[in-house]
Amino acid sequence: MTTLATRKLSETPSLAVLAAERIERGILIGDYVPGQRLTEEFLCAELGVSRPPIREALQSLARMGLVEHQPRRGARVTPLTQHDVYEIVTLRKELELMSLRLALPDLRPDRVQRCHDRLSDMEMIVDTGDEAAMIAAGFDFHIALVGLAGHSRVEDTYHRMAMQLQLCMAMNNQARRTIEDLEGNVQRHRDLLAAVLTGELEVASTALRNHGDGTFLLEVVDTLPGATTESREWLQQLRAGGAGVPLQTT
Amino acid sequence: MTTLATRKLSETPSLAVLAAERIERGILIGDYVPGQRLTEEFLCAELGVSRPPIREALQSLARMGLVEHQPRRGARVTPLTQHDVYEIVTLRKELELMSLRLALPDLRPDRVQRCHDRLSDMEMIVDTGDEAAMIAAGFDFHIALVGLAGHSRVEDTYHRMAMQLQLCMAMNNQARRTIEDLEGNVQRHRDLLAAVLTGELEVASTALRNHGDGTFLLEVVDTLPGATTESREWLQQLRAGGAGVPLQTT
DNA sequence: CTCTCGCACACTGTATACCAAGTACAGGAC
DNA sequence: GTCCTGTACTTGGTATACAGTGTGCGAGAG
Repeated sequence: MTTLATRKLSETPSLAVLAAERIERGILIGDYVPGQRLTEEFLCAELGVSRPPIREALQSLARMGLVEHQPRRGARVTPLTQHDVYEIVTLRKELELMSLRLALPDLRPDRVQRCHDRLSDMEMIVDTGDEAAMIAAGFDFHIALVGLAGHSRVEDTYHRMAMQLQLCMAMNNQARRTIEDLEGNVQRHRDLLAAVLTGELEVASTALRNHGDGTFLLEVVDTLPGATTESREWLQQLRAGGAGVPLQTT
Repeated sequence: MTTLATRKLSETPSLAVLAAERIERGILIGDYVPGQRLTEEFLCAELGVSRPPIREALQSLARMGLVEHQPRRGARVTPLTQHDVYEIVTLRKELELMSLRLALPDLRPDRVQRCHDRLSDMEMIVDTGDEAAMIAAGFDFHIALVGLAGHSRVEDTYHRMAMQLQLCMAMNNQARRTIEDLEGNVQRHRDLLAAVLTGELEVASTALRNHGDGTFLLEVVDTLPGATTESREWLQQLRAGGAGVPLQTT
C-alpha cells in the first residue's frame, strides 16, 4: 500500500488532492470500473491516508462526475448511461463553439502560446508511446483551446466534461480500442490549432466539426442502458452524417 | 446558536447539507459579505455542528462558486470581479440559448408542467411580499426553463451560474436596489414562458434577450475591481444596446 | 421450493481530541 | 522607517468512537 504519504509534505498539494488524483487515475485507467463501489475504508487502506482526506477527494471526484454519491451508501464509479454520453458529447461541442466565438475576435498571444505548449507536450509523448498519457495530453490541449476565450467558468465546465468523456473512453478501452497512430493524432491537433489561428470562425468551427466526433463511441454506446428519446435521436443523426468523419475523439 | 441539530435526524438531509444551505442563505441574504473570512470554528459555533460537516459544506459552497478556498488560510465569501460578472452573464445567455435550441423541437409536457409549477410558486410569493423569496423563486423558474432541454449537465451548470448571479444581486442589494413590483415580475416570467411555448426559436430567444439583461448591474459593476479587456468591451456593448431593456434580471 | 421477515454486519455520518505546520500580526531591534 | 522575529490563530491531517441506516443472508412460514 501507499507511496502517497511518502511524498514530501512540504510541497503542499494536500493529501485530499493527491488522493483525488490517484483515484481519478484509477478510474480513467480502468482499475476501478463503472458501478464499482469505492468504500472509504478500502481507499484508506489503498492510499494510506485517513478518512477525512478520502471523503474530500470523493466529493471532488463527484463534482467532476467521475463518482456518484449515494446518501447512506457511499460512492461508486459513475455508471454512464447512453443519455449521459449524449449529454457529454453535445455539451462538448457547445462549449467549444462558444469558446471560439468568444476567442476569435481577439486571439491573445499568451493564450495561443499555451496551446502550442500543450501541443509540444503531445509531441514529446509520441516518442514514449504512452497511449494513456497521449489521451490525457490531448484533453489538455483542448482545454487550452477552450482557454483561448479567457472564460474561466466555461473552461471549468469543459474540464469537468473532459473528465467524463475520458471515463467514456475508459469504458471503450475495456471494449478493446486504442489510438492507432500517435503521430497522426498529434498532427490532427496541429491542424485544428492552425485552423483556429486563422481567426475565421467558419474555418475553425468546420475544423472542429471534422476533428473528432463521438463516432468512436458508436460501438459501445449501444450496449449502454439508459437510452432516452434525446439520446436515440442524437445517435441516429450521428450515424446518418457520420460518413467520412475521423474515428478519433481527442 | 443552533436550531440546526434540532431538526429531526430521521428526515436524512445530512448536517453538511443543512449547514451548506444555511451558509448559502447567509451569503445570498448579505449576512456574510464578499471577502469576509468564514473560519470553521466560527461556523461551528454559529450552526452548532462540528468541523467535519462544516468543512464539507464549505467545499460544496466552493464548488458553487460562493466561497473561495485559499490553501492554508481557509474560506472566504467570493469577492467578485468585473470579469466574473462578465463571465456569469455571458455564460447565462449561452446556456439558456443552448437549452432552447435543444428543447424547442420537442417540448415535453412534464417538463413544461415543471415550469408552470415554478410560476405558481412565484404567484404565491406575490402575496407574502417576500422579496428574497421572489428572487430565489425566479431563479428556480429559469432553472426549470433550462430543464426543458432534459440536459442535466447543462442544468447543473446553469444552477451553479445562478448561485453566482444571486451573489451579484446580493452585492447589488447592499448598494440599494430592490424588485420594484412583485406582480410585474411574475408577469414578465409568465410572458417569457408563453414565448418559449410557441416553439419558435426566434420568438423564444428574442423574448429571452428582452427579458432581463445584466442591465441592473450597470451601477455596481463599475465599482468592482478586476476589469479586463473582455469585461470592458462587454460592458460597453451592454451600455450601447441597453436602451429600452427592462431593468430586471431574474 | 419459494417467499418473506428479521437479524447481524458493514459502512457512512458525525463528534471529539489532538498534533503539526503555515500564516498573519505585533512588537522590538537596527 | 524598515526589517526581523516570535507568538497566536487556523487549517490540514490523524486517530478514535459511536449511532443510525442500508444490505445481505439465513431461518422460518406458507
